[in-house]
Amino acid sequence: MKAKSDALRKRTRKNGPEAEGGTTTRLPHAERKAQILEIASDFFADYGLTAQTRRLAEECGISQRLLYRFFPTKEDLVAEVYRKEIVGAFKAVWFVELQDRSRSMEDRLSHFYEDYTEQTLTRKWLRLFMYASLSESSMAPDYISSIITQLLEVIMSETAAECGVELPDDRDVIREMGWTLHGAISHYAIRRHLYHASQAVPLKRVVKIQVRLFLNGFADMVQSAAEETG
Amino acid sequence: MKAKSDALRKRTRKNGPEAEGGTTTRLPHAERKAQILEIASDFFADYGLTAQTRRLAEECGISQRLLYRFFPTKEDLVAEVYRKEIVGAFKAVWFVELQDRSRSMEDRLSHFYEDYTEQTLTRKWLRLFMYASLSESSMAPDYISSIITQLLEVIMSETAAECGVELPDDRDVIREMGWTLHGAISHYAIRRHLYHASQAVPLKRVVKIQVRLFLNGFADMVQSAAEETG
DNA sequence: TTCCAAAGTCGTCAATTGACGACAATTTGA
DNA sequence: TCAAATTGTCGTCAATTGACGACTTTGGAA
Repeated sequence: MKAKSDALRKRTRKNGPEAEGGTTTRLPHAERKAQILEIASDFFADYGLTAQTRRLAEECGISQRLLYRFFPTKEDLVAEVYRKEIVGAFKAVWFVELQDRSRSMEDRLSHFYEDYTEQTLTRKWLRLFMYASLSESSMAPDYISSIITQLLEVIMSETAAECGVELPDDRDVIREMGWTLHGAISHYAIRRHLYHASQAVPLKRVVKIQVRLFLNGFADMVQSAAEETG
Repeated sequence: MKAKSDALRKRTRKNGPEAEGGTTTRLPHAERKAQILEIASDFFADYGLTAQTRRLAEECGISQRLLYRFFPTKEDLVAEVYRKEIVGAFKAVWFVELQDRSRSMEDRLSHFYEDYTEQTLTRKWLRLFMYASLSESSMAPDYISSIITQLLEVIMSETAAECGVELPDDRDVIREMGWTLHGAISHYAIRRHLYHASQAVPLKRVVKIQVRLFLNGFADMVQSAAEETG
């Protein structure tokens, strides 16, 4: 039953598959896995979650077969990329800073959204998130949405406190009001990184415009919403 | 009628490709092509621009080969779907209505964004547009962006007229201010149809919140922008 | 009825693509 | 020094997938 053990005794006659750049150095398990995940996140962000394992392996400078020593299936690999790059992109410190009442709300919001846009709403993050959203398998949308929900509620209650207004009871409406600012900023990042538009006005100025508009209309918006409910 | 019974007699020899529903009736060229485009737009919106021609053909109730009687390549088919569904989704009447100064700006904006969200920012439109944006081939983004640019400028100048303020010279900044509203509404549609979130508050109310916030903060936003420039 | 152009299908090819068994090369430790 | 463990590659399989040549079916005009 050992048919071809002798027949296929071949050496690597030609040069390795990676002529340029990457010398295939041997790496311990954990390191190689980390390297694959690192490269894979850029790779899938660029070419979509359906991009081929062969090209990814090539980009890593390793054989395609080796990928399967670390991840049982391609789907597992994609899921790990998603967990690391998407879910892991939220900083807990933002929640703390947004509730630091020694600073003005305009200051807190401006700084937060500048940071958030630069660090989380990157091209890579947005593309991965969008590819994942479009694929039926909703990787882990609940976790994301619960983070954003919390964020919106913190922003709304902090702003209400500074403005001296009381929020209505309906939490869906509260969140929707928070989305006026958060959605506008998110959409700015989307059209910048996904639509390749809106490059003219620098981030700081955009954030300032958005935050100002939000704060100026805040009291009125909350009051309208409260009246509407009754 | 005779024709009908004939049609029923006519069964493909074995199990026809479509057992349920679609009888493979012979259609003239133009009709069949229109039918394919119609089904293809839903199909590609659901499964992405990389979805397979065989499944599309199955959904149309025709053989895969027949697709190539109408479209030289799959790419051409996708491009036609894009042109029909994405570019063709903007109504010229919106521009007229937005400039009807017999109505209040709040009224005009509310009605426009309700219409626009319901008729253009649909699940199908958003998914097709996003798939196209993510693929490197930027189908026709210039056309879209020029429409939106015009729209933003109309909204900004009409609102400025009603509020009795003067817009700054920098058209990039003017557009960015228009994006505060347009982006927030667009993002509402995105999270509703692409992220499957934000279903709780009905469209009318969301539009009202967004439009109110925009109009309340408008004069202040424009003034801040004008000061900033100098 | 006859004939033909249009409408439609079958079967296949070549290139991809996820997955994996078998084997080779290198490191490690006693 | 040598054998086990670890790291890595080769080659291949089966299923997909875009594309298309060759063929069959159909309806209407002469």
